[in-house]
Amino acid sequence: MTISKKYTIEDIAEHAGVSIKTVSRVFNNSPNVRQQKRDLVLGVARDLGYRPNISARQLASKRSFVISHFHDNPNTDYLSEIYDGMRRACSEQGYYAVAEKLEPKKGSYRHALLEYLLRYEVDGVILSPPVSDDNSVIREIKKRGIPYALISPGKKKKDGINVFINERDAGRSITDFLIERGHKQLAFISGLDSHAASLEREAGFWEAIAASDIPKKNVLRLAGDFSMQSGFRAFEKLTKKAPNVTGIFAANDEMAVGTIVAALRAGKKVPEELSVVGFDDSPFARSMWPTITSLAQPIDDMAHLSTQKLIDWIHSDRLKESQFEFATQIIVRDSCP
Amino acid sequence: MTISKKYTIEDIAEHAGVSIKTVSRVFNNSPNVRQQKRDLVLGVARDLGYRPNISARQLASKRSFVISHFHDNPNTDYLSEIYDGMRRACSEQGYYAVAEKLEPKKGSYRHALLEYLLRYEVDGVILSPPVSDDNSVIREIKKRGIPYALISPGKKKKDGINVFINERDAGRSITDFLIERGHKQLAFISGLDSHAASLEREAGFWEAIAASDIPKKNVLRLAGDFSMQSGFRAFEKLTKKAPNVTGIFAANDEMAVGTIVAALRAGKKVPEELSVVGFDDSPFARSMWPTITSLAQPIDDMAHLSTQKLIDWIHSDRLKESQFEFATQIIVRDSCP
DNA sequence: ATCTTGTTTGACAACGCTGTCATCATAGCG
DNA sequence: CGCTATGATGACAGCGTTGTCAAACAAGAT
Repeated sequence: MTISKKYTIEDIAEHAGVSIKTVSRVFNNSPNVRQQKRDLVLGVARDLGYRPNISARQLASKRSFVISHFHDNPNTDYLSEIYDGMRRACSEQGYYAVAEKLEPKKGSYRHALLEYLLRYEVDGVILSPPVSDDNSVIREIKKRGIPYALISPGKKKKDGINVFINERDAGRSITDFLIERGHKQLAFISGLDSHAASLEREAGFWEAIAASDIPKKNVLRLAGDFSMQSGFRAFEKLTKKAPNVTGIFAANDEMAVGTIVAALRAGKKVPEELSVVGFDDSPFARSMWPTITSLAQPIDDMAHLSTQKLIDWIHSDRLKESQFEFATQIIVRDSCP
Repeated sequence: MTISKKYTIEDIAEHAGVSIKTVSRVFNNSPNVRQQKRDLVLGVARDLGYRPNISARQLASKRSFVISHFHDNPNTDYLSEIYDGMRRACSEQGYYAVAEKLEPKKGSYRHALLEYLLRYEVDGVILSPPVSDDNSVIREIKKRGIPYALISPGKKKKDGINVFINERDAGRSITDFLIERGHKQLAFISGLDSHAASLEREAGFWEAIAASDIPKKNVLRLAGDFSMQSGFRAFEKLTKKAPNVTGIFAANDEMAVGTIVAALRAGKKVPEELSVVGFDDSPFARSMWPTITSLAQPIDDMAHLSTQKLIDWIHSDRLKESQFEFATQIIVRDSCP
């Protein structure tokens, strides 16, 4: 591959025998260009390997071609899946994907957001929990008319893009999975209660219990905080309060790992004596030993779709559909086969 | 906070009573501006909250103000530390930090790099292992005259920035740490041999052994690949081939986790019956249970410094210092107290 | 005082693109 | 067949900055 000369819109226009404005129209998918000319321009551009200069576009159009993901999540695997999904969609459309961790101030992300918006221009934003549940943030974004998408929001918004799974159904289905395997003594390890999704997962858990013939007294709820540590501790509490539990549903994979490690350490065999299921199907679930049965949500696809829809919204200047539900899947592995 | 009007260079010039060119000079740290005017302009700019428009700068100067980190590493914790370090340095200087995963093609990253450079402009690049060891990549970068920094390179380059720890010394010192705790039967779990740093860590391990009174026959080398799984397997092999080993040095924390989990599962007490030390001091080391003694390298600072030096290189158009060695630290935790 | 030399400053044309608005084609209609 | 409405196209002026080059200034040297 050789270092190719950088062509400008003018070169393309000249080669195609049209004005630069027409070339511009083609590259912006503007209407009112004859199909024949569109093809011609596209052909010339492809031959020459032309790429519009982003800075010039930004400067002239006052758009930034940047989509920012605002988050406050220590789980780098989760973040990088979102980033990958965004980038796939962005590079298809000539946009930039950016990720920014917001530091809360008195429990609100508003300040951090304003700080950011002061420095950088964005054409669209994606929010993931817990930022997606901060109304003051959403209000600021709406005030500025910036298109936005919420990933797994606690409360869905009508005037923004929402991508989500049905957390409750998911929680119910993986609990059913445990129940079907004959477990009669169950426990749920919760995540942070400020995380709306965690509450929904738990609601699903209790729905499944209620629909079964398992008496509520055989079921325990342990408070966790999504960390591996809290999984360890949950198991310790369990051995004291309910040593007969044989099936555990942890609200995420990290806590499942913690629980299993603690169990192994205590000499319990997994899954023979204790079955554990997780949630998220993160790399932990695959690389732990035993590998962990987990409920997978297609984070990557969710991020990809939100980005696509966001760009669509930016271009057409109106929100078409707002609710996008994704299917989940139970990935069966060693910890609960 | 109110939405402040966006000021341009012209506004600043007018308020300060100078030409826009002088303002430009001030913001680019160009020479030949009287200190008094410099202060005046800076003062006005601060008062008005002026920020240069990046797109315009890019367009006019043909610089991109982007520094890209090219990698091929699944360890998202490592990546995000690098990213944080870069971002700290970049935002201090008005640059953008970007991370890009390169997919190898026939073992080389050259193609992926060229693909990227065709689409995007970069002012400087940072390479981390294993990309930092791909000579064809470095050659392309040099050919284009792009300033570059290598993080933990296998072979240090004279005409680029190198930031690193002394992997061999580090390997030796953490092995010494094991030996000092009285272990007489040791094992080393290697990473991928293609990862130069891993080989150095091992060399340090053997140096420490040689300097001690431990006979070589009491020492075992197990092949791993940096994954948790390979840590599990290494422990299994160990129980067969050398059940008397009491001290293990894993070339990274993930393998240390795997080893410990496998040990716990087999009923071995950690650290009472088996001590394990890791390398990198990743979040794994902190969140595992028992927590893991590990050798910490200041990745964040290393990324920060390389970015600073890179920007310095870009601005002054010449490389001043090229070698930057960082100190390491043994973080003592439960797995080998 | 005058001439050099180097330092400081500014006027103005790019940079590559999009927005605006005017003009030119084309088709449909009476 | 001319008229109107609408679609297709282009000319040109910005967008906010930096590069270039010329002009003004300051400080020594004579």
